[in-house]
Amino acid sequence: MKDVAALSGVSIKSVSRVVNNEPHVSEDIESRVRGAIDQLGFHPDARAGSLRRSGGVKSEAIGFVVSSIANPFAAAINRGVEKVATERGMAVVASSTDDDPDREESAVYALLRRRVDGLILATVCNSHGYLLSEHQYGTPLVFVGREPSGVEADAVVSDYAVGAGAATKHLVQQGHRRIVFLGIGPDSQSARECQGGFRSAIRQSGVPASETPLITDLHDEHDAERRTIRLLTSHSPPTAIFSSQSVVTVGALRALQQLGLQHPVALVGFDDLPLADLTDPGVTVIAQHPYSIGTQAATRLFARMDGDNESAQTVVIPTTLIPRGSGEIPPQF
Amino acid sequence: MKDVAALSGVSIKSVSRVVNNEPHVSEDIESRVRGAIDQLGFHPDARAGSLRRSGGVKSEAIGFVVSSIANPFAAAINRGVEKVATERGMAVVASSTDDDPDREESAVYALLRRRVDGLILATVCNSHGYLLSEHQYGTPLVFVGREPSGVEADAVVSDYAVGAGAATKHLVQQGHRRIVFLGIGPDSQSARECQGGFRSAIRQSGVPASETPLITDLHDEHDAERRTIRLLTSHSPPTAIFSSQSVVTVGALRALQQLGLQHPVALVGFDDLPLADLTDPGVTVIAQHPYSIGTQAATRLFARMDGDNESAQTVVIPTTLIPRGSGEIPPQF
DNA sequence: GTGAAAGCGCTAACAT
DNA sequence: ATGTTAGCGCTTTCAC
Repeated sequence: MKDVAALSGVSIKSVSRVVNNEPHVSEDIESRVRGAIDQLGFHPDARAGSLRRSGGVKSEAIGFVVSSIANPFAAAINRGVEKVATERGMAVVASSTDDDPDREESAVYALLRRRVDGLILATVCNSHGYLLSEHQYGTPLVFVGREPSGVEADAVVSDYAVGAGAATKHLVQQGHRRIVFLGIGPDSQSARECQGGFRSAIRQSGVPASETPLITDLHDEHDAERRTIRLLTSHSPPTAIFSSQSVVTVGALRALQQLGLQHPVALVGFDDLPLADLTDPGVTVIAQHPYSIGTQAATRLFARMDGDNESAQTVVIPTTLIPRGSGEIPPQF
Repeated sequence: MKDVAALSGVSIKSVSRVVNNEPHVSEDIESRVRGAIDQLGFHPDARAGSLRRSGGVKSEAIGFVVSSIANPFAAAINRGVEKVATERGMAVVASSTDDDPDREESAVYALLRRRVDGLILATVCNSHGYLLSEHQYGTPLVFVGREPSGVEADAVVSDYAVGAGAATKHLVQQGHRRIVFLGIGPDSQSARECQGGFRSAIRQSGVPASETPLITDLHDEHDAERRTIRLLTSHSPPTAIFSSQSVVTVGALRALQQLGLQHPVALVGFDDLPLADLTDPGVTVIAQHPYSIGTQAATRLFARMDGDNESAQTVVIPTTLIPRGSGEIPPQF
């Protein structure tokens, strides 16, 4: 900037005025400065600007902490966040943690050192205590996919209970009674709410709970596959499956295909799957809307940054039932 | 930092030394400073540090410019980049452009204002001229998925030609002769190389070119579907399809399912698809390795940042043929 | 081993 | 309409 000032023969402050489109600049100076800027290939230093601008407390960037940025669901949230951030000229710095609490903490600290103006957290870790002081100190926080524990902050979540309920009622409507609930452990808010939605839909349908086992301790996709096979080959197999996570849905799909039972046994999964309409049959799902979750989370964050001091609120994004075939199979045995 | 110094009764410089783990600090001061840091919840300001540290030219961050961060392929690259960057304590700032050249340019300028130490570009836009001056000025550049035009810079790409050749030979080995090439337009480096790989494999196999039509101007998934249907219902339909982009593969899959021809007609797609093993039949693909592409691109970038002055080089990442069924179908008519 | 002073690139506040 | 000065939070340089 000093160089630009020297080249155009004006003060450094005039260059600053031109760069920031401030008023009270003569045409003459403006054009000379712009000429020098082009000639030198000058770009103003956003860090130095933000350092001075607000006592060093703003960086025009927000942080996004997530299990893995490569997860399509997380990537869609990221895109939503980015969209809203870009509209405000803000950058998004994303950090993957692989659900390792230590890495989550160090990622957050790294972002804090960069003085991000706010933090969006899409993690499953349980201890957010370390965030407390930062949050009180003024860094806005928005949680995504779960409500925070140990901190009072905004959250944006899918309507797990209603979604799981809709899936369950859908299966009951096809005539199913022996519906199994498949979920991954350990306990999390979304898992609990899915179970709650399932249970209350079952209760409302008058189906005895004894016919609807809940398996809530699955470990991963392979475990889901194994357990599904065991269930389907038992003496009283379910006629329908509700899977509450996409990993589990994929495992269940594999199990059904392996046993050749994909046509007689119904399946509805929570969370959409790519190419789910190209399998045979297509997979009926309760779709979440990760892009909306991202835009809403960012909107909430910016509201806080703009001084919203209301007490913490949770935005609930509705889900959508997408019938594709697997959920519309009537009971066969 | 001033506050920490005041609280612990030492100079601001001593705090700086402790924070940066510099030597020549007494145990006494170190512990007093660390106590004050904890008490105040102090985090050093990375921007201010980097501003002074190297004359303001380094930010400990790199930029990643991409069509859309929500694209699973791009997200996997991003993850690879992030992994290598995190190992060096660098942040990754990603920017989606939706393949709009204007947005690409403004995204790059926004990153330059943040003084990113380097740029990884995974875009399809053709004019990189605007990057020339920046690159000459010293900002390292690495292109991903394509080699640059108008700038001399490193690139990391998949082995399109060899991959397409492998797919083609695979189909020829099953006995196919009437193999159609399906590709998206407009022209791009990867598209051209895929075509080249296909053509030379056909030539080597002794199949007359007249039996292997090349369709290279598809517009999108729906267009691919429409054109595939037209091909398969023509008087001399292909017995096998090679699709050179995942969008096209999905369109072709839809067409095959719609016509009920997924079992008699063979299909190999370039680029892997999620859940491609759960369709019926599974989709045989030439898989790219986006995570490796990301790590290699970041490695190249850091090498340049560390002073590597060799002339621009292109890293070629091999592809992998994954047989899943659709590519192993022999010709039926 | 410790600290004071200068300055990174920029902008706020106050001249002129 | 333009320029000067001080200082954002930190590190560098150099003195003690």
